[in-house]
Amino acid sequence: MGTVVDIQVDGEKESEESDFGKAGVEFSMRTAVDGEKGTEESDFRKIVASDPVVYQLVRVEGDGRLVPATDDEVMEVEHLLEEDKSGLASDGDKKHFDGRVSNEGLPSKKSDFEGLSQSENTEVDSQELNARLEYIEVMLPKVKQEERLRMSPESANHSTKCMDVNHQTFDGRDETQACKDKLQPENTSMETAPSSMALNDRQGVQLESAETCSGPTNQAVTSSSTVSGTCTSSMPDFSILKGDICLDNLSIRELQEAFRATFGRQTSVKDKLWLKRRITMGLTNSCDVPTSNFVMKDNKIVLKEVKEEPSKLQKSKTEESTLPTDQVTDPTNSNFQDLPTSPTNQTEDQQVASKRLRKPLSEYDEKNENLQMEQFAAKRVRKPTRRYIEELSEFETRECSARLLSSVKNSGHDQSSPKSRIRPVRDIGSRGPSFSTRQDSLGGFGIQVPYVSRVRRGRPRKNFVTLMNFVDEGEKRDAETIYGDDEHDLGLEEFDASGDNTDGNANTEPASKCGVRRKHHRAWTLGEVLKLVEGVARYGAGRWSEIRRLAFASYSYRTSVDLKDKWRNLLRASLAQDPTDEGVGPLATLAKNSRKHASVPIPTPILSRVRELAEMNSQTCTELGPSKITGHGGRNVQEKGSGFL
DNA sequence: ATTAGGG
DNA sequence: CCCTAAT
Repeated sequence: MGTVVDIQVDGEKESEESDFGKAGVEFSMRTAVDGEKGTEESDFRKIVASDPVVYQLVRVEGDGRLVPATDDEVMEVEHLLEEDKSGLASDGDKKHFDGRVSNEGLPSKKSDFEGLSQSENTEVDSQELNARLEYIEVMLPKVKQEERLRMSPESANHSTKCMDVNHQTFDGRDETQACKDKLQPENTSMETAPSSMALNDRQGVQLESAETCSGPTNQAVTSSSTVSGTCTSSMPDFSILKGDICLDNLSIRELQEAFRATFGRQTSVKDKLWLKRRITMGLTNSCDVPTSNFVMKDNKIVLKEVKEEPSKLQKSKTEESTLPTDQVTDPTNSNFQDLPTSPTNQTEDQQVASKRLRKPLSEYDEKNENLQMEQFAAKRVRKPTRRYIEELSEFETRECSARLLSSVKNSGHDQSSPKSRIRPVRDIGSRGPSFSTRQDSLGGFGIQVPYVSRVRRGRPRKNFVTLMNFVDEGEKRDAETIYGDDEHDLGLEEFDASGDNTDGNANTEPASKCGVRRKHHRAWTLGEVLKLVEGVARYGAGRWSEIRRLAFASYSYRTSVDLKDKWRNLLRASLAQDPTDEGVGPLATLAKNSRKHASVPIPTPILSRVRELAEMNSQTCTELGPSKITGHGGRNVQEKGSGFL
């Protein structure tokens, strides 16, 4: 007996909507749950199923970006789903979520959502459920109104209908279908297209995953195919044809482009068929269509959609039944046949990761995707290890640096807001059913890493280190942070001037080779140094934690100790350099600086500033001769002054 | 938990 | 960077 859970959570409709203006896109997550496991469970599910919640997963921000209602909110949903199966309920996430939200500036809705999720998480108390239902009932009208107000007539229509349906039905499945049936034809507006598509897609995939995960569920499969079938049939043929044509007509190059857009990586494959299939699959499985070319902005999305949506449909129509097998067996593994040891591939992976981390929209998709992927042969989602993220951030850093090179002087206080600081550290262990698949995914990597969350923050005892290194640290940290510090996705680290530092920080990973030597060594970028200096200037040397908190909000690595150490080094360097500086002149100094190893030649002015600050510091505390300061600093003062005063 | 200092 | 002692 399978039950289809139709969870549509809807937080924030009423109050904040106007603030974020734009439009809310509705997504529904449909999960087919297999009831075979246990009667209790299925009962639980039933209740859940009978209690559709509407939740807005994605919202459009002012700048047009699509933003998941919150990373963690999505996670919430994910959790809900997971919990559906595992019955686990963790509280920790909520806290994180909470913090995040307030930090993000999405105030009030939080409570709404929290209310929902709370009840969702707590045991299945029929009372609570009822309460929730009521709540929803209350909400719906408002929501509807909102919808109508800001959406075009058609879309308003649509959403209304959809909601009504969801609201009314306790089965959800048929109704939803019906809803879709109605929707499709009148799908004239652009806005409806994506959402409805998302619906379909999600359903399909979800079902698939469910199938894979808990064994074939006839019901589920049936419903899925029914759904897609209905959609397809009710959908004007032209679109499908169009889709076909679209992909067909594309040149190999274009296909490759599409591929790149879909997967964020280049491909050299020239097999049209393969490419088509791949793209289609990529889109279907992941909706992860974020990348460069296809703009996901309001209207633009359609552009892409027009082109790719049909393919999806087509896919779901044709490939759906065979898909699971297909995917596993598909030679597409070439996607990951790359070994982590290869620099090229690493870069690629990084790019991919970067994109995902950055792409607000994809984030939403990603979450679901991860969910799904984790369930059936995760072929490409392997969560970025912390290592990855670190490297990635460096990578991006370097990227940015190109454009912000000149900020040495005007090192303004573009401190990134500490927004993202509070990112939760997801405990993977609690991620209920994440079993064997993990190994599959890693299998592609050549190294089999048991994906048992080995969460330990403290470093391994020395003896251990060797061992750990041998295994490759990746996993060690993997467990601990994962998404913990992906500040990038918020586009925080804008300020990072550098570009001069050692090359190869990003992909330097001696670990792969000999594996014994290094601990993670992360070269300080110029930007970081600047930040540090500035931080010291602002908060004073010694208040490392402060500095770390405020000035280094975006750099999750770099502990206060690191800062301190770095400062010490800087100081030393500056002192060592200074005398020369005085006697010889900038040019010589410069040469001196750069002549060293290519490693991070800290620009003289910075060193000067460092020294300055140091002296300032000691001056304030002790009583050193001010004359000395002025004497040395005089020349540099301007730098400093213009820099951060 | 944070800071200072030695390694 | 790591580690430890001291606060």
